[in-house]
Amino acid sequence: MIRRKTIQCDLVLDAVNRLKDHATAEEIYEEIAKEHPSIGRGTVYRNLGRLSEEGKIRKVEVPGGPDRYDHICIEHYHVKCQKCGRVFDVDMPYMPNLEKNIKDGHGFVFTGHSIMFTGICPGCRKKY
Amino acid sequence: MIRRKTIQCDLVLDAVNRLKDHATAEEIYEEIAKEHPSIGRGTVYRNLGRLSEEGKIRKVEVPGGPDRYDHICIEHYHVKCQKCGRVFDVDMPYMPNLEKNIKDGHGFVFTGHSIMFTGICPGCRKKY
DNA sequence: ATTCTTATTGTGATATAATCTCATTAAGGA
DNA sequence: TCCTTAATGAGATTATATCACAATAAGAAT
Repeated sequence: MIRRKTIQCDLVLDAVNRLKDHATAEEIYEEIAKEHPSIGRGTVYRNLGRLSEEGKIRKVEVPGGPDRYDHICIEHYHVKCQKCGRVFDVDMPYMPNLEKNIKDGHGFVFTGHSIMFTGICPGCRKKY
Repeated sequence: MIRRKTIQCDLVLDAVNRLKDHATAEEIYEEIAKEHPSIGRGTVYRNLGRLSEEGKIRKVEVPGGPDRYDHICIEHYHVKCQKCGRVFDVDMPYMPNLEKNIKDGHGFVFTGHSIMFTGICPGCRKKY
């Protein structure tokens, strides 16, 4: 199945790159809809999925929150602010061999890991 | 606000302890409903929340899946099977000082972390 | 440039997880 | 036994995400 180039797909990619800090699908939809109100939510979701598969953006699944989309595609870790729910990058080297520390896999085949730190972001720290 | 003892709350705690392996709220509801069909889903959710707050069970937020509830309350790590979505314990020491490896917190106050490994469980490995 | 095929879109329905509302029930103190 | 009010059960509602399908449009063929 040949993948066609569409302006909607470009708009989604542009929005992720522009919004940078781990926008949700809804935020991306609203960003695009400001200029192109006729775009559909389904189209945004679909293209976010496709762009993630193609490796042009990176889906960040957040425990206890909606998925977010990152313009940085190399593996890295994130912090989630427990007050506002926003997600930020963490300045910590990626540990590709973390799975090696597992003593007994009990027959599991390990394929990767994700780390989500929790904390309070500078903005929320002031408020509360 | 005084917390009252109810049979429903006991049923939820018992079900989590009985089901052990990180059941979802729905699974816990169904387990209880087998014997007590009149229990409401809302009640199960409410008591799961309260028991987590009280530290009697532990809520495990799973990226890309429903929350799960663990009868083991000490901090530890989990693997999620990418085929069946089930969650298992991982035999790896907890790293209480992982946050210390963060070079620059950018004003963040870190309060903890969770690690979710991904992989394929023994059961699914056979099937696929 | 025109036609044709079909991938993609926009709309709206549906699924899933979780929370909320509220009248009713029942826990537990008086 | 009565009284107060926390907790329940039923059902509505919210949030996130996916799906179905007729209409549109990308891009190859003519």
